[in-house]
Amino acid sequence: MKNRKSVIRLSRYKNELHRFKTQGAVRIVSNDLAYAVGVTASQVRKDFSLFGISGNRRGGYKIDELIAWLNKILRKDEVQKVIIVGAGNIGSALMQYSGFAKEGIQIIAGFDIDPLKCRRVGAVSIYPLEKLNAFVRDNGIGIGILAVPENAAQPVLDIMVGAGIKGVLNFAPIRLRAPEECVINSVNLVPELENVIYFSNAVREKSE
Amino acid sequence: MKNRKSVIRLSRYKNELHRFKTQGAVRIVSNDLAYAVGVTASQVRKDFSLFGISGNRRGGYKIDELIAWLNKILRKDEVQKVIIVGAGNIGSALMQYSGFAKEGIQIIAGFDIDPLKCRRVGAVSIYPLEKLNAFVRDNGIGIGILAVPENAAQPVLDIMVGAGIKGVLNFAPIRLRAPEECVINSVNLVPELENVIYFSNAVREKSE
DNA sequence: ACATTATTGTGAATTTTGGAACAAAAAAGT
DNA sequence: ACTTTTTTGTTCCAAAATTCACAATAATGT
Ligand SMILES: NC(=O)c1ccc[n+]([C@@H]2O[C@H](COP(=O)([O-])OP(=O)(O)OC[C@H]3O[C@@H](n4cnc5c(N)ncnc54)[C@H](O)[C@@H]3O)[C@@H](O)[C@H]2O)c1
Ligand SMILES: NC(=O)c1ccc[n+]([C@@H]2O[C@H](COP(=O)([O-])OP(=O)(O)OC[C@H]3O[C@@H](n4cnc5c(N)ncnc54)[C@H](O)[C@@H]3O)[C@@H](O)[C@H]2O)c1
Repeated sequence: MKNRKSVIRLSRYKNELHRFKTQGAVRIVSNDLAYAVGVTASQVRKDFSLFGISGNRRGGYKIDELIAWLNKILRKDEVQKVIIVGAGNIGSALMQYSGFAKEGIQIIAGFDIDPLKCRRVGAVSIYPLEKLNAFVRDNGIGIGILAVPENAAQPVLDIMVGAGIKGVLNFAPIRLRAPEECVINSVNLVPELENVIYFSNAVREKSE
Repeated sequence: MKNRKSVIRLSRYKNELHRFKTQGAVRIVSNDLAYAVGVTASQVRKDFSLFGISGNRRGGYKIDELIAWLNKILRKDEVQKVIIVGAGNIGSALMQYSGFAKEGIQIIAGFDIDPLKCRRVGAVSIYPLEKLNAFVRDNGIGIGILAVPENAAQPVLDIMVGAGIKGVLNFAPIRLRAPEECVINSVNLVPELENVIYFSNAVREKSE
């Protein structure tokens, strides 16, 4: 019912709504939002209805109200504090990504096993891995980003889970195991790119 | 039929098969591969059957044969040359990512509008954006990674498509429009992270 | 040789997801 | 006041994806 895909779409709606708002719009109809996001209008309405969001049967939805609803559902009422483990290429890029702060996601600290990496990247301080447990407990952190090499990923995840992390966004290209009270989403770039390669060739061949 | 998801799974299978192989395995049954990847055994068999891969009704699949098949389907017979447009945080991280080369994906050049960025990152040289068109044509490049700021994404994509790019992996959090002969996959990290946040809270609340 | 066992390959059943359609409601016009 | 128009909310339908289940069959054991 409230599945991964519908929640991802909510994020996208929110994103586009901000855009509409900065362009001065006050109300929006499902059709226009659907077009902007690239789904059908029924999909938009069904998603909203699923999460108990309702509009007005003429004049559509008030953008401010919609954003408020989405913010509530997506926990934007409070700043979400997130740690990043692994301050290498991808970890550092994420630490400097302004898109998180814009959405109320604060990268509060980084952790790495390499003392040379325990410096400062952008606004984020990086600490030795041994400090992770205490830091997570003391600050009540629930969410972490995992950006360590493949072979370190599972043991590092175990440390994170042991410290109390309940949600992880993982970049290592490996299947991780965690107790079911910990949610794990993985971003796998090689398969994504291979997918693009596959379908771009498939399209070309079809048209030949 | 041959949909996005099944192709992504093929990449994952290939990944895990390499792992099994380095551990000395010669054959594998659908069950074990399924467990490693995190899907059901029927899913594995259906995927293989969909792409015309067959095993042996006792003794499963020969790992080498499987890998050869997957490599063929995923175009690993030749090195895939890919460009990256936008050499900022994420673009540079990708240029230094060894995971691509390992899978036969070569980042052959970068492009950026900022002259200061037109240096060398790892093994990748970065050129001014104006050189993109000629470079793509001369080298017959078909695939590109788009890592420029949101507001530059659509115009830059248009340039890429104009130059002959047929497949794009996009990191800008915006819906892009391209002619249908150009395949676009987007990676949206904010929604991914918001998804983790949503479900980690949902799990916690359910158990309360 | 024959029986047994393991495991695929696939058609059918089921579940999930998305889309079309339309009655109900609210606004706008007259 | 009431008619028309617009747009939602929801039900019903279709398509897509996944899983089940089992006959077909290849290896192994006796
Ligand atoms: N770079 C990319 O663009 C990219 C893209 C997709 C996926 N990934 C994946 O992300 C992960 C990191 O990639 P990267 O390119 O940033 O690698 P990297 O080598 O640049 O960075 C890895 C960092 O993790 C640290 N580390 C190693 N072991 C650790 C441990 N046990 N505890 C804490 N820190 C540890 C290292 O010191 C290093 O700083 C890899 O799994 C990679 O496959 C990277
Ligand atoms: N940094 C991250 O971790 C991250 C994560 C997810 C998504 N993204 C997205 O990726 C994109 C890039 O993010 P970033 O953090 O690397 O930003 P960045 O500002 O570090 O890099 C952007 C680069 O693009 C270049 N650029 C700007 N306009 C250009 C143009 N017209 N043509 C060519 N190059 C141009 C800039 O010179 C800069 O080098 C953004 O859309 C961002 O939302 C970034």
